[in-house]
Amino acid sequence: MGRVSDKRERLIESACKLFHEAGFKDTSIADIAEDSGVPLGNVYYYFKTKDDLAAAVIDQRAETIKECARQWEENPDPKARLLSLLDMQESMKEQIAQYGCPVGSMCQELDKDRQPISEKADGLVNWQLKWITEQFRLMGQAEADKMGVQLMTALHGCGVVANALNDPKIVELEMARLKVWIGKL
Amino acid sequence: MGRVSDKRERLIESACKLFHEAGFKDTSIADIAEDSGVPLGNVYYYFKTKDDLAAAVIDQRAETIKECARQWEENPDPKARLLSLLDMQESMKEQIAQYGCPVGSMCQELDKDRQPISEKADGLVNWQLKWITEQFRLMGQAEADKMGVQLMTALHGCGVVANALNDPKIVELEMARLKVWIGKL
DNA sequence: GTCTATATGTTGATAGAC
DNA sequence: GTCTATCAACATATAGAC
Repeated sequence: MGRVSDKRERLIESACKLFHEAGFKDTSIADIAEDSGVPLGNVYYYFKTKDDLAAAVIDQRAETIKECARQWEENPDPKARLLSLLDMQESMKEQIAQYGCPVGSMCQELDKDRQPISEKADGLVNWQLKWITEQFRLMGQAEADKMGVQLMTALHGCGVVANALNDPKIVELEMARLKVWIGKL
Repeated sequence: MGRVSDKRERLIESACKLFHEAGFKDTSIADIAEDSGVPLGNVYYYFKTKDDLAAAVIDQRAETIKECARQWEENPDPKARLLSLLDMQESMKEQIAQYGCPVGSMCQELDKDRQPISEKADGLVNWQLKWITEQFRLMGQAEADKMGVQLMTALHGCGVVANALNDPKIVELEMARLKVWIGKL
């Protein structure tokens, strides 16, 4: 049974979790090594630099988001797809209140530098905005662009405010409001 | 003329700028010392730790925000006060697109730890939410609480999205929409 | 109050045995 | 491929002369 080592995956998984919970700069390679059970020196066999590991985390997050979108797209009704997105956000309210939105907080933190890695993170937001806008367009909304921005800012605003106030109710409240809004369209 | 040294103020000013532009963790005491023209070792005469300096920055930011609120409150019409807030946000759109919202991005970054300093930053968001909600209440809105959350999430969502996309138009678009909304109330 | 020199600790990354 | 030992750089913070 030539079973392949899963160390690379474990490293990404640990980094994904720790970057979200503690932030990129406050998570050391040693922290990730310990959490994943991979010895420190061995990390560099899989990832040449810490930024490379971060890039892999962002890629994995992109894959997760796109997989969600694929599932929602099994429903032909674009309105229902958006409601699914809001449902998911609501289900993550505790996590968001405690650590912030995984995508938004990472973008904010990495965007402070001007590295290629921050552009990669920003690409996630760009992709998300385009997907949302496309759903509004499919709903026949003439102002789909504006509505896309409106929904995106509401989603990411929730992350910041709920996290600052440490209150999942903020997410709950906003998702309920947005569902009513989308439902009426 | 026993003119008092302004080094303390210069340190806070530099830290305020650099924390916003580069983030708290990527700004070293040496960076702040250089930018303010104060020698490295002398910084510690004014601030015992880096966190103490950050606390002073947050205090100064709180003072700025409260001073704005005081000015807006010279207008007895709460609706006009909210429109003034939206005007200010719009006027900062370039800065927000480049470095993010000064308050929001700082809260996100500091909230990853659980230090007293993060609570101080979060207090800013809390104060802002209460002020906004109070204006809705004064306007006679029965759902003032919900509206306050709605406006706050929109404002802070703008910061994240405009920064990620590096596009001041996001702020412009959202502020225009919010002005129409508030105007109709 | 001011400033130079430096202690002390942590981090990202590498060397090299196995 | 794996892992220990360690380097080199940089950060916060302090000591102590002036």
